[in-house]
Amino acid sequence: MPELPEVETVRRGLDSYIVGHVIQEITIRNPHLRWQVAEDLPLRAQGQVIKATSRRGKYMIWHLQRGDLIWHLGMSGVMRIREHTIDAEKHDHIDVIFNQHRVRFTDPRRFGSLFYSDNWQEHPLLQNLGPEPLSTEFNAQDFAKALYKSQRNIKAVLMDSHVVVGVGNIYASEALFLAKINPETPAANMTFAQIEKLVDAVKFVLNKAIQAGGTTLKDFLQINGKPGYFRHELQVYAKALQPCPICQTLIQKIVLGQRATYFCPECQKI
DNA sequence: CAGAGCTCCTGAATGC
DNA sequence: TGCATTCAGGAGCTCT
Repeated sequence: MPELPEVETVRRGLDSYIVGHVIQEITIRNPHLRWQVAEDLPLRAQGQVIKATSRRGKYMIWHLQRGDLIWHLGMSGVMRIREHTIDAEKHDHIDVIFNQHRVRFTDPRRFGSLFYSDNWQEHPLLQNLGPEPLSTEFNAQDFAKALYKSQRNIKAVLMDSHVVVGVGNIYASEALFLAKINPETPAANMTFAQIEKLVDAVKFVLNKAIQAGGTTLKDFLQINGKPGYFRHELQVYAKALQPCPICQTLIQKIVLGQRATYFCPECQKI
């Protein structure tokens, strides 16, 4: 499930294949993604050079000469570099065709999306996003302000992209474990020391995951077709009834905000 | 306004 | 074996 580290992994992997290259053509086999892909998107992007790529939260942006392509991988989206001769398979919805190769977007669940925008910063979906977790904009002082006015539990706030972007279900559980904070703790009850630890834990776990090429539970693949290796470094996620790596107490699974949540009841007491 | 719940989708896992 | 049901989840949208 692509979260920030997975999107960043894909972006970095793509760069050497697409930056400086001209988009010859875009083939949309199935426009019915989370939002329907605009009919005129291929025409607007074709012939343009990709100047650079960037990322905002879980959105990946390809900066063209005149506008931007904005991608979201949803939860099962995968991008691969393919030779022109390789036939498209089921769920291969979009090809971005360059001279020597093509980028193929595959997304069985079709929660992904692709937009063309004259200016990515003005795209409606990118308005009102919280700070990047790996930037200094995400810090204990500012995070505390959001927490202290909230009635929700800490995990829900941590996963709220209006508060901080990019922290999905996997890394929320992992960061809370590292910071020894119970996911059900009311956000407003967090001590400042806990908030500082959590901010550090979020940065730590996201950086580690990027270094490992993301986390592959089921669908996610890097550009080169390899899985992400952070799965082997997960401490609690998807480890219900397995011993806590710190204290050997069995990891518990609960549902918070309709999301599976994993924690150690001993290390993460309220 | 804040927050809870719903919704899109398919494939894998589970149940009978 | 096979069909039906359940679950997973990013995040915008709707409703309270």
